[in-house]
Amino acid sequence: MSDPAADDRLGEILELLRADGGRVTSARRAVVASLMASDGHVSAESIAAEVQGAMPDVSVSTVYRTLEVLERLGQVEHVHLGHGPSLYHLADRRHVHLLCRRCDRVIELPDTYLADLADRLADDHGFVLEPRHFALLGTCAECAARADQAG
Amino acid sequence: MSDPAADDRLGEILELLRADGGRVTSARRAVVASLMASDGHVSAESIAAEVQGAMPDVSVSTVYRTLEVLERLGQVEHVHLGHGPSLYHLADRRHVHLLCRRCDRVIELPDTYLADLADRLADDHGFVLEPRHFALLGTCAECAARADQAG
DNA sequence: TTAGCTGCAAAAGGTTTGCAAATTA
DNA sequence: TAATTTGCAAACCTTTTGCAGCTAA
Repeated sequence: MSDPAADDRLGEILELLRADGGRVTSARRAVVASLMASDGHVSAESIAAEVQGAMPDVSVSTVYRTLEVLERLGQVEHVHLGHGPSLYHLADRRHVHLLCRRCDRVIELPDTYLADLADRLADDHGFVLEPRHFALLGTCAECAARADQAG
Repeated sequence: MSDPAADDRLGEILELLRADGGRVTSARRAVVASLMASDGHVSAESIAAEVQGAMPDVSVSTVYRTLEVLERLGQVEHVHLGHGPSLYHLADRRHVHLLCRRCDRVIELPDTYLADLADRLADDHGFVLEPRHFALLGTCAECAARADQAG
């Protein structure tokens, strides 16, 4: 359960927090640990739930505030799904998100997947795309097949 | 103010509503008229505000319910911006949306713009993209230039 | 000591829902 | 008449905020 590399990474992030004039608290440590333990995309609500497993009175607002700071420090990013809550992940987990509207499954693609599109938008419109800040909505292969069968 | 082509289109949509077993009410007529008069992407809130100009006690919930029916009938689509409310538009106004996170401007592109991406997703992952259901987030040319100048 | 964080409760959007009254066909 | 729609108010869900007390440095 104690992974030295993960501990380093955690310490690194907490150090950035200190360097920014912030405090390292047990709630913040727990939020970062939860992000590191997660599969890479979790809602603020679910982070709160996990943290509260060990520290029952950490409130959701603390989680949101912690995520906000970490995002400002470039350590966390969030993705907007169409409906439903935003998903948060560590900034070193860079990927594009596909969201299936039928089964709510999230599929991750390498963040280079939208490079061509980003180039085209820059050339055509001077628009600087943030390819990880929104999910691509549609229907996943399984659900599409199921829908096909159903007629 | 009275455009025969627009009147036809309005009538067409209302007829679909009837054909589906629904009723045509003044509130519904006004919602459709508002959508037709709009620039192509409006929030439920702003539709309600416009409708209420002439009919003060049409409620927002009626607007949402009307949009829902029209969406089911394939006459309306909505786009999720990252933050902020969803935007609704008539289904014949097909376009991809770019949203500038700095100035909230919405830029419309032909809905073919994501055709390559859609093909690639289908080939690589069997994923059926809905290219108009989400906005591409980033920074528009003007805001990017301004940010550049600022340092 | 003191800036910064926290929990709590309340508020702020955006959207949905329950229900009795009104309206359409 | 019978089924559908409406307005209203209340609830919902996610996120933000105000504030007095607590805590890290």
